[in-house]
Amino acid sequence: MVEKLRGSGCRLTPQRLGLLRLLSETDSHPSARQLHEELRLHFPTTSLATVYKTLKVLKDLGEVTEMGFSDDDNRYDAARPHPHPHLICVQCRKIIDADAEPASELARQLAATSGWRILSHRMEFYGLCPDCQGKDGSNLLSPEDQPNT
Amino acid sequence: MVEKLRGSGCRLTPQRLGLLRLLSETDSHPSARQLHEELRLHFPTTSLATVYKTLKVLKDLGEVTEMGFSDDDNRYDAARPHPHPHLICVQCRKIIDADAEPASELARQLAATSGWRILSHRMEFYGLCPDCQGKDGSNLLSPEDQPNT
DNA sequence: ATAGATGCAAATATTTTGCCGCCTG
DNA sequence: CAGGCGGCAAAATATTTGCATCTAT
Repeated sequence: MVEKLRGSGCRLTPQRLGLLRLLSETDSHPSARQLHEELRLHFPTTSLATVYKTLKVLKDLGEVTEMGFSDDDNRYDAARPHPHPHLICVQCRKIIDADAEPASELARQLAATSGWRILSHRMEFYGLCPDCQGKDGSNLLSPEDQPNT
Repeated sequence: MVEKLRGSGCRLTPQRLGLLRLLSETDSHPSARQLHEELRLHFPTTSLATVYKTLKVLKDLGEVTEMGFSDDDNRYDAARPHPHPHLICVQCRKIIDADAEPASELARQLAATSGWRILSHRMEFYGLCPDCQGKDGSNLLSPEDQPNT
């Protein structure tokens, strides 16, 4: 990832190295704000704007994936080689990775039959993670707790 | 859809009826702004706030699906009975529906093996629609035109 | 008659941009 | 030493909310 940045004429500043480290070490799909807060622990003067700017660079290089939601801020994922599905807990908003195989297979299928040229995809499953199942007695979600996309 | 609204103690104002009509007649997955503009053709005084408010009601009733993106405004889809995949053109931003079967099958599979309780899902394939393929000679997308999620 | 809706404007929240001084390469 | 970068603050965008007025039931 460092090589890719250097290769496209970008500079490796401490802030950028710190952000790269955060992205590569975590699998929690953090938001820009979360990244900023963690980054400040090591580089207290880092600004949120820099985080956004660097994320944009990485996004354009294809090194991170940006996921937008309707009512949350964007979340970022160090781009594993290929797009992969996510499991998203509608209660604690945890996001974990799932197996990529079936998804890619589906994409190939669609590409073959739809007349579209498929370049990428996004696949998310909303539900309750094992930790949150049974935390509150109710099996029903109120309308406001509907998964939101 | 009208019945569902009335059934939950909501009033059927002209603005709401107009919005319901738009949502049920179109399959273009419009944004709030687009809905507002079209609505003004028939009810010139309709405000954007009302559109948002009504969309929120419908969302909570499960009658429309809201799709969030990282750099576009949200798009709305009159909820066909079940979630279904979308094909999204990264050039003209057209969104069309795809076959739901394989997606639901995948969801069932995951629910069975992951330990999560899956409630819903979102599945999108980014690429070039038939109209946009070959419109410009390039087969390569520049980084800025990467599909964005 | 009255609870709930509308419309306007102000408030929020997130992300982007402009500018200037600083530092990497 | 030059051009990119970081930080700050202002701008831009999308959505939500407060409130006074109006209206569907």
